[in-house]
Amino acid sequence: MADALRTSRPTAAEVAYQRLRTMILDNHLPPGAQWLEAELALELGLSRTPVREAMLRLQQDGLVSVTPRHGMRVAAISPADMRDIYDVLESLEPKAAELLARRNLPEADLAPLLSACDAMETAIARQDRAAWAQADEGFHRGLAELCGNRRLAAMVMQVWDQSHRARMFTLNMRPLPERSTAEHRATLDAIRAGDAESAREMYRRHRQRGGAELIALIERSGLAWL
Amino acid sequence: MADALRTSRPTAAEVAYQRLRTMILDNHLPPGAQWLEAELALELGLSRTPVREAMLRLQQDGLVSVTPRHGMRVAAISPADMRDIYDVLESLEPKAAELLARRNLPEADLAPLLSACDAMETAIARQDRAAWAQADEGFHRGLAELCGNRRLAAMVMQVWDQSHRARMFTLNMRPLPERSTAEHRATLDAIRAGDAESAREMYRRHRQRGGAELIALIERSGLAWL
DNA sequence: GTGTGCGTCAACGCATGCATTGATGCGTGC
DNA sequence: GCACGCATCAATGCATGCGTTGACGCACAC
Repeated sequence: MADALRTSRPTAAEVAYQRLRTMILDNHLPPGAQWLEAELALELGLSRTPVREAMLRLQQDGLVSVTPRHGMRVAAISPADMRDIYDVLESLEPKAAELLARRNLPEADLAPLLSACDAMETAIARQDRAAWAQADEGFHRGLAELCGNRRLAAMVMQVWDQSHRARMFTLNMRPLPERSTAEHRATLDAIRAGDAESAREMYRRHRQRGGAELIALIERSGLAWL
Repeated sequence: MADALRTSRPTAAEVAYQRLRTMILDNHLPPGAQWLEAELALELGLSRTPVREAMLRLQQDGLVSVTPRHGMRVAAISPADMRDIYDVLESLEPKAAELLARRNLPEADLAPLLSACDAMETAIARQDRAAWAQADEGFHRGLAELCGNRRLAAMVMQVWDQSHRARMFTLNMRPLPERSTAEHRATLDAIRAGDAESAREMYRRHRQRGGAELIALIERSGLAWL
């Protein structure tokens, strides 16, 4: 099934969606940038139809806003947006940790989280913020995907994507996230021990602290939009 | 702005989306039903293009699944889905109550919640389950919309819609939700008092109990799919 | 100089045509 | 009798044409 989907050639609309999404997340289309259907179609070598479909999907993802006659505009993230996003994550991710701990999965299935934790620790030792951020993303993605609740996972990944640019932007403004790394490890240990309550609470505090720090940082830096 | 949007004639795609969505929620398109693009286009008196757009939106909403060459199939909800949905609601809605309590909105802005509570109590007195369900929906919608976090609100409404049919279906199988009504009122009082902690915890317990009851009911009734 | 009204045209929403694809059923070979 | 393969065709994904709409600029009146 998954294989069938993977082997069948992706549609033009899917290609347009993935390419535009990647360009937005990587900040190749900066926030505020506006693109008309016809421009993007020309750029991507497609007709307007699949591009239009991709634009609508990106709008549902909250990455762009589409206004008739003005095309799609890459959404900027304000400090208020970040607060909203972190309130959502603070609600959903601890639940994911709790659910995952309850599942008592075999150790092997937790490999993505284990290697993400290892990678974070290595990155800290090397003071490599970019690698740390990548491992951090791996941990959160793994947690969402492994928790067994697809709806919850999709929601987490949606707001995670929305805040991707902001996280990348503030990456080098923060002290080395040593404490965050330790909190991830502790959460993982609680999950491995099957201690749902403790996993949830540990993760909730992690999220709360991390979110507050990031928002304070953004506000202090005077960045109104990212 | 909102007026401008409301007065401008809705697009054909929007009409198709709203009509299909309503038909699905009202169970006029039962779960499992399959429709091809061309069939729906004929039915709705539109061309395939706007119908296709509506189908894709409904898929993102989790109300249907679209398979090439098989059209869209109205999604059925399993007990496992209900569990997932209630785990999401149990995470998000208490946060909404907390956020709303923190906002300290003027009493007038809470009118939707007040009237929903009143309507629930009236419905209980009259043993009118349909009216109760409508008031319940009004309360949850009001809570989501008033909490000030649009992302959270959209997520709550999305899973709420997904579980709409299941709730309607079990409505007459449950005892009169007197306790639930009282819990709504108590949560509202905590919100009015600006007591965020208490609003969150009260609502969390309400969700937890209500969800567990509903799922137990569905499982006991042997309904595998709704 | 400023505000208003109108014309123009670009962008879009929708309809439709066409090529592609994969599901279905039949025939053939084992 | 069963399985495999091929032909057929329905459904779709995409391209494109067309009519509509509203944004923008210009002219004119005040």
